[in-house]
Amino acid sequence: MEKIDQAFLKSFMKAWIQFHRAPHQLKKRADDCLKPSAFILLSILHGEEEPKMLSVSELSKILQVTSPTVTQLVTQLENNNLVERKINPSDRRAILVKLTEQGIQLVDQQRNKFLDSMKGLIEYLGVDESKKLTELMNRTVQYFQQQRS
Amino acid sequence: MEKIDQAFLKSFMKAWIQFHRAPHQLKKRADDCLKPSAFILLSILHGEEEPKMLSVSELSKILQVTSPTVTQLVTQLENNNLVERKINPSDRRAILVKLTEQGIQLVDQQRNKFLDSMKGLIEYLGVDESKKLTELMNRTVQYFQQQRS
DNA sequence: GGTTAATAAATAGGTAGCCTAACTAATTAA
DNA sequence: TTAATTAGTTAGGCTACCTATTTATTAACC
Repeated sequence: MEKIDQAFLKSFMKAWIQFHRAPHQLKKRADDCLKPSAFILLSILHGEEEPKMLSVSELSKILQVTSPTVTQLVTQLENNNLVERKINPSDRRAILVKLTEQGIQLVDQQRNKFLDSMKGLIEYLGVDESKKLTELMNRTVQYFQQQRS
Repeated sequence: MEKIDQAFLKSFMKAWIQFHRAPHQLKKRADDCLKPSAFILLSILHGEEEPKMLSVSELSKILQVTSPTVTQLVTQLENNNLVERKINPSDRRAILVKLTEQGIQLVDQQRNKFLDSMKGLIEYLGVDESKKLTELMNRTVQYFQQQRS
């Protein structure tokens, strides 16, 4: 096993901490109608190809937060007519969360705004380096997912 | 200017969002005596070589948060005897925040714990890829810093 | 079929991590 | 000397979670 240089460890840690504060800057740039956490939850429901319905439990697993956290967020979004709760016919303990038409439109809008603000960064880094960053971020996420199981 | 592929943009966004939730996992692993934000502030005061004193304004600039945010955090840390407030003799409006001996010891401990938990990730990614990630994280941070000025 | 155990979601109360508005005191500028 | 600016603090509020508990439903067991 390769010995890790202590100085590198420290610089990695510093970069990690600073990088994770980056959403701060991003947040200040966008005229968001959605709180960050709401945007993420709606994006998950939106899916890649077509909207899907997920239970509170499923959402809590994907988001890595507890059910009460999801419940509260869903309640707010339901109040704003962005999602609706459906009873799951095959298990009446569970409820399914579904995007409304309004929710679909809003998350589309917000996605485009987010993507626009990302473009500046990608141009700054260059496309190849951005792809590398994407790959490394995905692998890091995989590492933590693997650690949990 | 190179045209950015829309599908790549989306995968970048997804990786960005997931990666920024990574501290979640990290947090659950460490038996921290310090809140994350406190750890960061103490680390800054600790410096790379020897502890330094910084004003609330300086800390707020480094952390990218408002002064009241720093004030509240410093107050908590002062109550726990981890920092002390000093009047700045060259500008009596300003106060300097200084680590106590106890603060120095605690941040040393917590740093080692944090570094230990980072080692698993670095081994997973490999040292070369970890260095690449560090570089890209630093460049991203630079991009946002540059955008602010 | 009846009872107990497990599970899904919701409710209530709390912490962490910020923000803005307003205020006080000190410093600088006019 | 007065006015403007600056540094820090206080108070109230929002976002984003958490744990403990409760209620209703389902699964397991006898």
